[in-house]
Amino acid sequence: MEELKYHYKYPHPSVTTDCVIFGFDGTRLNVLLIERGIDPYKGRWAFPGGFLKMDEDAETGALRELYEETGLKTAYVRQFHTFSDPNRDPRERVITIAYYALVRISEVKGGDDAAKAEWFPTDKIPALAFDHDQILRVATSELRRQIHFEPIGFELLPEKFTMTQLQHLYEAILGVKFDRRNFYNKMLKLGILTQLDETVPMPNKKEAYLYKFNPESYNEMKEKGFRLEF
Amino acid sequence: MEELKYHYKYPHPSVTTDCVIFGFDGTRLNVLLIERGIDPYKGRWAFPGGFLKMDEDAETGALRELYEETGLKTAYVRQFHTFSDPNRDPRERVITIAYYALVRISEVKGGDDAAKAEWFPTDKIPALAFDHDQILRVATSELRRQIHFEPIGFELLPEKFTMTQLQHLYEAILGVKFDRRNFYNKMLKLGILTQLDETVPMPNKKEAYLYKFNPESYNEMKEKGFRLEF
DNA sequence: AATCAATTGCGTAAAAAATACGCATAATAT
DNA sequence: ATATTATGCGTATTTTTTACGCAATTGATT
Repeated sequence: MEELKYHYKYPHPSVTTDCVIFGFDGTRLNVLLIERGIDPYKGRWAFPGGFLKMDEDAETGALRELYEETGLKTAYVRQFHTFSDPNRDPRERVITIAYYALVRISEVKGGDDAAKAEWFPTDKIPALAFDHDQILRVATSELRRQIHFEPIGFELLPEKFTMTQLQHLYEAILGVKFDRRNFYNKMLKLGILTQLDETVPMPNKKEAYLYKFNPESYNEMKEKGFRLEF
Repeated sequence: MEELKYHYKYPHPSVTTDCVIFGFDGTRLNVLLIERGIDPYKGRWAFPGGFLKMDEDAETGALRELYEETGLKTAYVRQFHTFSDPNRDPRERVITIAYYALVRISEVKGGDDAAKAEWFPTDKIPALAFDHDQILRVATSELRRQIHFEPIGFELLPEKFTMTQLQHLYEAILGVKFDRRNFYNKMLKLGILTQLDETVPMPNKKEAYLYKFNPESYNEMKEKGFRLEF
């Protein structure tokens, strides 16, 4: 019999973190999933996650999971909900503190973890383990909500991007279509973009200017109260 | 020595819920605080909260705490953050899933709990126990955020209210001042208010019409995507 | 009783923002 | 050559937001 050396007067739940990692491939929003190698839900896909260590807070735990799966040491991560259904894990009571992370797919080298990881477009998600389908729904909804308060889209794009890429990202996150010219005017008037002298040749089409996000002017604007409407 | 009958291979944290209960007194936003009768932080004020039972989810636990302190069996409650600093409780590791509740002060009879409870305006908060000052800051910030997506203000007002009361509530939550006539026009154009034939005499002033919130038209609007801008 | 102060009810004009859409250019496919 | 598709840059129209005018009611003050 295994050694059970932690004793409590009352029952304690297990606490994990799960991390919904969003990436953008230029057209669609994707999430990184891990194929489970053991039961329960062996063979099903799930978000990276694991038990919270006793000396780390939840965000540190989520960043650790992120690093193990993507090799990224820093990223935008945000706690969005804690899932506590008493029966969400068939083995024992597990409460999970869920985060979403926004990463640039191009920077993801793959982690040192042996587990099989794969990007899936948000509209082609396979069957997920545990209550992870619910977790994904809430994550997507909170991401859409958050984009009204912070220009989080830029976390998902490479440093230099075209206006069309930016528009496709906003359309993918919000699930709507914008008029190309109005989107262009609106973004430029916000004053948080810098147009570069560089252009990139578009396949078969006219070449497009590159832009970069300007954190300085964004921080200035945040001082005096800032809202992003789309 | 007390009996420690729950055994685990790895250490488990304790999990609690805390409930920031907001009420509106007609002028200012208030929160309900409990004076702690025992150490640690004996004599300091804290939010109602307690250990999560093994067979209840976090929202059920938060509603239980709410009932014990206010006597209310139903209310608007919303999970907003989980606080997990390893040292937030000096006794042992305690992770708390925090909710805020919106209640009508007039309906609060006081709970069956013997603890001393008291309403405090959000700008006159005494020294709080644990990390509850941080919890309050995050709760207030999330309440402000949420008001852009749901007309949660009505949860805090009596069924019938004047336009000025509604304006004062929005001003208290958002920390800004509105032009009375623009606020009036904007709220009416939203189409979620019904003006009643009743008026109330204002002390020393012209009498004011009463309004009520119209959940039916609100639900209709929610279907086709709805944003409240203030 | 007349006046003042404060608040309500109901409007409109000006400014700003969102929306619709025109048109030339560049590059490739046919 | 011509059609197709995407970019760059603009403007006219509609809608929304913002600023603010003014009479009515009530109690307090003179």
